[in-house]
Amino acid sequence: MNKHRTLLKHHKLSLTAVRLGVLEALDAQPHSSVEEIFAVVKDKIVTTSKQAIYNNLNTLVKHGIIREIKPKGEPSRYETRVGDNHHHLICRECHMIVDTDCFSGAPCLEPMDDHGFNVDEAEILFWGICPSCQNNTNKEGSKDE
Amino acid sequence: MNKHRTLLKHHKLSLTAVRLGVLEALDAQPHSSVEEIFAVVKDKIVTTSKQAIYNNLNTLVKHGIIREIKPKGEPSRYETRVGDNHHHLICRECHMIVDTDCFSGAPCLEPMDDHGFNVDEAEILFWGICPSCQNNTNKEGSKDE
DNA sequence: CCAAAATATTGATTTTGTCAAAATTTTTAT
DNA sequence: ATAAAAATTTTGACAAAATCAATATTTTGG
Repeated sequence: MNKHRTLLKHHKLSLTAVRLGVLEALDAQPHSSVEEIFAVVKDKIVTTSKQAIYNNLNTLVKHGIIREIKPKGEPSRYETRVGDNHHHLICRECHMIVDTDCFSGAPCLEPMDDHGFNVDEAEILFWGICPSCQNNTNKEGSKDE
Repeated sequence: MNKHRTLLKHHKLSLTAVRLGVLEALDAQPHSSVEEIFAVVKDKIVTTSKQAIYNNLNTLVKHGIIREIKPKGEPSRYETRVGDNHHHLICRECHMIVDTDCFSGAPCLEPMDDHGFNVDEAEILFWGICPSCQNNTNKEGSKDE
């Protein structure tokens, strides 16, 4: 995975084992949480710490190398797919996240009325039930309180 | 404010002072945080607790009477404007939130590809700098780290 | 008005994440 | 290659936001 080294050099970021591990983990499993990334990285670098994961994720986000997704009431997830204007579907039950492309043609960065704001990002999250959970619910009957 | 009493009756929710206070506070100041709502309600009901505010907000959200907005890295905000498909502009500097209507005609509930999800909500947050903060930044020069 | 149900109060607890300082690693410049 | 400087990592304390749980109080429905 030499592309990560090149990418980091480009941003003048140190090339450390943990940092590369984070990027590899995210490439392998997009929309991972800190816990998930930590588990994967720790497998290779047993001495690593959760704080190092947090540090790196924050640094990478600041540099625009990765993107953070933070659904209501859930820990943050991260992805390496940046730069294109894609959005996310999230399942209310199992919390799975799936990428979805932007509206055809519709300019996502333009709200109807921007009230004078200088808008630089449109964050779009589609909430619903994923196919798998739709099946489970049907089979098991309603589990809602 | 009798509409709140009617609304609560409709949902078979108890008509308590704190609950009515929360709704009034939210009507008066949309996009309020728990702290802000607590401060307003406490003004009228000095014995109230923050937990009561949390309880009520959660209950009201569950019943679809109010909506929760939770921008990354910030405490939740709430609003009584529900049922219409409107979205939000949020200022990266002062965190002010402003309502904005949906794209003209574009069906917000329909992502390009829904991957089989049963989508029931499209949550759209436009990030940027509000007019007031644009002015401040220009006058004071860049304050960024 | 009274019993049952819902809500409020209080205080502990959890979760997610940041802060800070010393130790280590990486980079830069010889 | 090497030493100083800069960046990162490690460790542990800490903080904010929100939930949980138990008891007290209020609200509702008969």
